[in-house]
Amino acid sequence: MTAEPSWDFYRSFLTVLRHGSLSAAARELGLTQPTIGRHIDALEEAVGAELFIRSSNGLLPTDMALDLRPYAETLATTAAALLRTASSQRGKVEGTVRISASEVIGIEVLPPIIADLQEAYPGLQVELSASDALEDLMNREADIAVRMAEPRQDALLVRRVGDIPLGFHAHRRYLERHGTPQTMAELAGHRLIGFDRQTAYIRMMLKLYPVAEQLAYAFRTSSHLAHYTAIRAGIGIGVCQTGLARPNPDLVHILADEFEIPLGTWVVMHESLKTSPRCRVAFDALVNGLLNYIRSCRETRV
Amino acid sequence: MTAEPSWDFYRSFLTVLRHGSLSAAARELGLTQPTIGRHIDALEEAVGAELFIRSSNGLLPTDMALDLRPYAETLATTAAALLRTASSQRGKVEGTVRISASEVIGIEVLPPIIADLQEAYPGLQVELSASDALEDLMNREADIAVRMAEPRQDALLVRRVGDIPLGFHAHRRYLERHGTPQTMAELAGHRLIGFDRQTAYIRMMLKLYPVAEQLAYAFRTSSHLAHYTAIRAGIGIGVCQTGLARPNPDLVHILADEFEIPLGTWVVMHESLKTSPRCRVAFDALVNGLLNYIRSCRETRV
DNA sequence: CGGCGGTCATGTATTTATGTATAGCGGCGG
DNA sequence: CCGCCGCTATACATAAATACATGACCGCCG
Repeated sequence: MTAEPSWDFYRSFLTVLRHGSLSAAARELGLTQPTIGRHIDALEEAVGAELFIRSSNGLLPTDMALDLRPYAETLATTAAALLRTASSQRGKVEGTVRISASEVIGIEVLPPIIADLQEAYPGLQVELSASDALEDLMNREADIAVRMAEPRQDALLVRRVGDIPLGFHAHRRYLERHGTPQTMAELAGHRLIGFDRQTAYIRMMLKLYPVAEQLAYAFRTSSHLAHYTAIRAGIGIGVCQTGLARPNPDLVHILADEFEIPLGTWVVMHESLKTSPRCRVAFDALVNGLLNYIRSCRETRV
Repeated sequence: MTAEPSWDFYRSFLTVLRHGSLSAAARELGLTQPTIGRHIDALEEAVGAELFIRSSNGLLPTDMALDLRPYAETLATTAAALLRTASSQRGKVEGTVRISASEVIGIEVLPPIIADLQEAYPGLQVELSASDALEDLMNREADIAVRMAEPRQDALLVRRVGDIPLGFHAHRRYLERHGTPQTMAELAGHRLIGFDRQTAYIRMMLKLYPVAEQLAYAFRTSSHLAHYTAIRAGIGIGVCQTGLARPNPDLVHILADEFEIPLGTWVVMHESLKTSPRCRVAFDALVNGLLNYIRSCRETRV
């Protein structure tokens, strides 16, 4: 290791990892294939190890390359965060804001809210990371996050928007065939949709309704989104946000009076971003949009 | 933001922040002051804001620059961590590699090669399966195999190392008693060592030298290893690898000019293992070791 | 089996970035 | 006040990185 390698090599390295070939990486970065190839050569020289096995249909990363990948990813997210920070301070509401939310929220709830936001501010770019793996606000992997648990960090600007109510739902078709349970006890005879693993709200459900533990589940999935899809497909009775089911005339809320889980919801932003117009605007839009959404959950169906 | 700025600009930026002047940063990075100045210019252009107030005795960071500093620090520590990880991983070849070879190769040829390999990589465990029943690489009964026939499987990484020459040999003691045959025809009167069953190289021998079929064999065994041992014991004249006999002063190569069978040799590894350092290292060692071995077969005896 | 689309490797020309040399500015101390 | 030493900015020559063009290889498909 004579001199530190150019940091650009790390970018090329990561892009090759992501795309699997020098050519694809070159297209991504607006460079050419020989250039990327030389970057990889130089980096291999610098670290003194082989990073890729070259073949005629792409590059295969070595174990070493896979070990280094997380660092390269961190470099990329940090560089992106730096740029976002820089551009966020320019008074106007434009540029990119990165929002992190759970899968269900990100896919089913946020899109209309974001649509309104972008209607109001056409120059605003939104990046939505819909994943149940939560991103780190402190390192600015995201600018704003919608969280289902109360954040404990101090340097965060936190706004609680209320409780999203969860309830048992099933497709009308399923109920026509199997009947509609009128009491919790009657659930026992039904095809139930359950979860693969314990998440926070599962634990809350078991605490509130210990009986759930003894139920037999006909279908299990680890994805909340797949769970919701299973309900819509008529597989059986499952738990989902009442606000999601309400607009869909085929979905029926079951045991509404006997069973409800409140899902506490927070919108969170890094303290230092509150002076950034674009982040403030997005933060406010998320808060108001989620407040409306929660309100709609409570309304009786039209 | 037209194109993403070079990540090297971040490094220059951070170094200027740390040292307070372009010149000092240039010294630190092994660059020159105009270069660092251009990097800062370019970065300011890219983020669209002034990062430093230039004065004749140094650069004064703006608030923006101070806001960006934490990200730049993260970049630096991450880049350093990446390099450290790389250097700590380098040369970390350890674990077990399972090698499959024929009995003769496994017992007579490979041990010195494996000894060198383990000398170079003390953490490497080698399992040697020396058997003429060939193990299935596809099912990973072995990681690497030395084969005497060209493999046809697709997902294998194959390297042909050349032909191992076979020839007639006998112990000096035997020849002193029975004389040394000078022509193929003279073999007829000798005690010959033969094989119990037809193997691939027997068929090749019969094809190249049909006369062998009519010879009378005084001793037969189904094991190539026992065959070789029989030669060394002075039972008679048999076929073995010239490279095995050469270092042994008691063994004499007979009819060297009239008779030779080339035994094609391949080193084979499952495709998916080529990114594993220990398998790569072992593979390369086998290839080189066998190339040397084959070269030694051709040399005239000292 | 031959064309096609994809890949990587290599050699050459050109653009780009860098180094060198120099000029100008400001502070500091004799 | 002047000389010295640090800094930045600029102009020009040089070195380095890049793009371009080409060739070879592999898998795919009609």
